[in-house]
Amino acid sequence: MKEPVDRQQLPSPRRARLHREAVLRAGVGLADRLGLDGLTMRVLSQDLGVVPMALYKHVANKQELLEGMVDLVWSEVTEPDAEHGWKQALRNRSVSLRDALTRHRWAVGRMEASGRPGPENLRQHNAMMGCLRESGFSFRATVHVTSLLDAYVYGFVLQQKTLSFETPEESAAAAAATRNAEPEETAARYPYLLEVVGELAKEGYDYDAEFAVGLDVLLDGVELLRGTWREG
Amino acid sequence: MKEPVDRQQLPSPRRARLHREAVLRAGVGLADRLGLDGLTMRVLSQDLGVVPMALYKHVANKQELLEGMVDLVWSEVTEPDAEHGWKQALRNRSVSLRDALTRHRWAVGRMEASGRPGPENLRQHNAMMGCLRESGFSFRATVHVTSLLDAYVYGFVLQQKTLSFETPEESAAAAAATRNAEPEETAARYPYLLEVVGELAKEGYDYDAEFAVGLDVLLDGVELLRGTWREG
DNA sequence: ACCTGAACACCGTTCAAGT
DNA sequence: ACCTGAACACCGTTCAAGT
Repeated sequence: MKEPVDRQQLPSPRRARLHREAVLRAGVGLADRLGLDGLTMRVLSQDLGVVPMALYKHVANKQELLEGMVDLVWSEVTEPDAEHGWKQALRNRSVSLRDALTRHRWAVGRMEASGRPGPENLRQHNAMMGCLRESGFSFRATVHVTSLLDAYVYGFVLQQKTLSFETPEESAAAAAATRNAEPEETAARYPYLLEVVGELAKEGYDYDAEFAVGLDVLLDGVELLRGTWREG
Repeated sequence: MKEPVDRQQLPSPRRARLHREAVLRAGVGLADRLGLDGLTMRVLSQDLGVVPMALYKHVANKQELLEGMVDLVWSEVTEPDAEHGWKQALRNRSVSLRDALTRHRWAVGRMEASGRPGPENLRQHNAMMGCLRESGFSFRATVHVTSLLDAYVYGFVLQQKTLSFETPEESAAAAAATRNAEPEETAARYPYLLEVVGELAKEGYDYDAEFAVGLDVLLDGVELLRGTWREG
């Protein structure tokens, strides 16, 4: 028997009405899969089964789209919970931030693009500063610590792509190629680098462990100077 | 009297022959002035007084152009000099790296783009690891410290654009706008953030000083754990 | 209120041709 | 060896029009 399905919506397909959140989520998904360069307004619209211009009802332009996507990443970061002490709270939140930025590798490079942080970004930093203030840190120390931890996480994620310790020969080969020199010449030019890289290739390199070690150095440093900052 | 000037080069203007270095330098200059989005192959070629396609004799494509530009930024960073002790050497090199990335704000966001570091990048990190190894750091500790310091500098430069403590009202206003809420509502939503930002607006915020404070926390932390790492 | 279609100015890059 | 000119497929975004 014939069903009277989607009669009155024949010209437009049976698809949920678009809204801003759906556009942003689709953008994040595509950027995860294709990288930022692969994410164009046209590709995004196609992914949503819509004509390119339809997007402009929900985001002002591509820049605003990217800002919204970045804030969606911020929404995945858990707020610090001072219940288990400031140190553990900051550790958890830093790990959570790194996880989010690792899931969405395109995001860290775009953090700088806009001057105005989104609401989720603000919510996150409000919680961060609340945690520190409630734990007895001074105004200035609160900013110092927030700045320090964010910088470390951003930078570490950035490095995960830059330095490729996993494939040291590749780095050496690439270096040789750019200078059109033989590999032996490269080895002579960067002796310390190749020695360290070679040693690590044997021992293995674990980004998670590296991140944790650096983070603990930071938190210990913060603890040491906490007293000093409280006076100032 | 008529001079026999540039007779045989009439069709092509009296301009120095193009070479790769000149292309990269022009690219850096334009990116500094116009931002990365403003730097197109066509704009760059026009800046050099040449047709767009002429660039492709000197750089393979735009990606390779950007990689070359990033490596040019690395060439501005001074190598650590272990003569005054590893701590001072690392401090100086970190300040130098931050200065370079601050002069060329577009660079930090592009550090991640390519998997293969350029020769100047390799030279820098070779010197970095040489300084640490010669100062008695273990292989693993050398990587820890390098990773930690680079991450901090990258992240700090990124933050210089992200958080705008200079204009706290602007942030609040923007946040209110995105949620189409009144400013009072924003104040209620981010009480800690606004309190801290307000306090800092009064006291003043100096990025150079902030950077130095965080850097010292890091270096002190490294010094503390140096012994531990030497054993492992 | 939301979506469409055609168009505009621009982009990176190719190819074949010039000198 | 180096530069040019015309062309291709694509981009973000506008405008006026549809429902």
